[in-house]
Amino acid sequence: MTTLGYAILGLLSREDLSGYDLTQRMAGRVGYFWSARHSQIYPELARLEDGGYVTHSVVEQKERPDKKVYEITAEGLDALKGWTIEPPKPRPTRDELTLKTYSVWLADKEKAVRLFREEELKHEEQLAHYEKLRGRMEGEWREDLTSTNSPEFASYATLRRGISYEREYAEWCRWMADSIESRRSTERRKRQNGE
Amino acid sequence: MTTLGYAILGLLSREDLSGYDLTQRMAGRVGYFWSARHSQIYPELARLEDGGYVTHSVVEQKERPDKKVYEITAEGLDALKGWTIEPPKPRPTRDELTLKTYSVWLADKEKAVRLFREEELKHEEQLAHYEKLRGRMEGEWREDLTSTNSPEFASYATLRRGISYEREYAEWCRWMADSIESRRSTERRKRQNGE
DNA sequence: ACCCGCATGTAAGTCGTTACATGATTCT
DNA sequence: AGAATCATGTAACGACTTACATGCGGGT
Repeated sequence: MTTLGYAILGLLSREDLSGYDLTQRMAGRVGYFWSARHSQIYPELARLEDGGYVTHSVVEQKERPDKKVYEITAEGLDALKGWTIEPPKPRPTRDELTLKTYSVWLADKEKAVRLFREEELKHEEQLAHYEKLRGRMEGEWREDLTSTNSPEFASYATLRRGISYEREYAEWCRWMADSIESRRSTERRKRQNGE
Repeated sequence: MTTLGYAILGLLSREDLSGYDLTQRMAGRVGYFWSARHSQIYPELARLEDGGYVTHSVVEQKERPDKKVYEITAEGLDALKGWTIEPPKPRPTRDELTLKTYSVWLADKEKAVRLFREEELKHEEQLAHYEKLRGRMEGEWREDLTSTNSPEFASYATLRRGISYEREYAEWCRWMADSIESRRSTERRKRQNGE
């Protein structure tokens, strides 16, 4: 089974969904840390059904095309439960901005500052969005968040990860931009002193 | 040009290296946020040479097999400089542990706590390793770190990212483990009270 | 008439991993 | 004699992205 398979099972364990619905959820970043396109989802659903992890039934709609609504099976739920508490196989972290940073000593400093300020802004915006969601969750789900057995707690926990990730990233971007800016003036002074 | 190509150029801009040397650097996590195997590196070097970004010369060694040592060209350096300050194309963040968290409400709580404690430890260890490196860098490179034009500053900057990333991750893992543990006792109490 | 949203698929191509393959030298 | 390191490649496969393909119904 692939990780994508478990991502789909994770969604289906909460509600029955069509391939189209799943695609919407996966675009909106399931748990904020996985995503997939419909071209990956439809074949994976077929494989999951083949393996007995899900079943589907056709739902006829008036004024909308028919759809296949998928449901998780008992075997699917078992597999998901088991996978959840197994250590993740370590995947190499790939982050292009940090890779760029490795060569930032060669770059035009003004443009580099602009780059890091822009990236900082993106992460701040994502952070603000997450914080808004967090406020809503803490308000609406106060009861559910007292138990770790609720899907609400699980959603909240992944959101917390999103929040701290974005905050950390934004802070580092700010540190980068500030560092380059302040050291730029140091170098200007040096050149003026003929050093 | 691929991102891997720029990763290689980033290394070659600092020193001339063979495919084998590059493989070692890429295994040890270039700038801590990119990696590749030799099977990807050798063909990519051929493409880079084809595009005029690098050249190679054969170095004969006594008591070691011959090797091809690669050198970045002026065009290669230009391309690298330009790429460095361009905004990275957004790649979806994929993190398996956070995906697992999305389904943690289904899992055995004791095993879940163990999982997050183990992952916390891994990130703490990585963090400790990075902190040691940081200490060494700040000691040995004091001069170089005052200028953003030095490769030492660039290495230091990526290390800073590694440090804050690992710290953030470890903290979140701890929060997760603590949350599940404390709420577990809440639920035990609830069951005992017949709620 | 044309575009948008709903709905489901397939095909081609890229990026990356694992495995296959070879050969020299040095250490045990 | 066998394992470990240096050194360079290719092949097969899996995961993911982009593009191709089709069809209905509603709104402008």
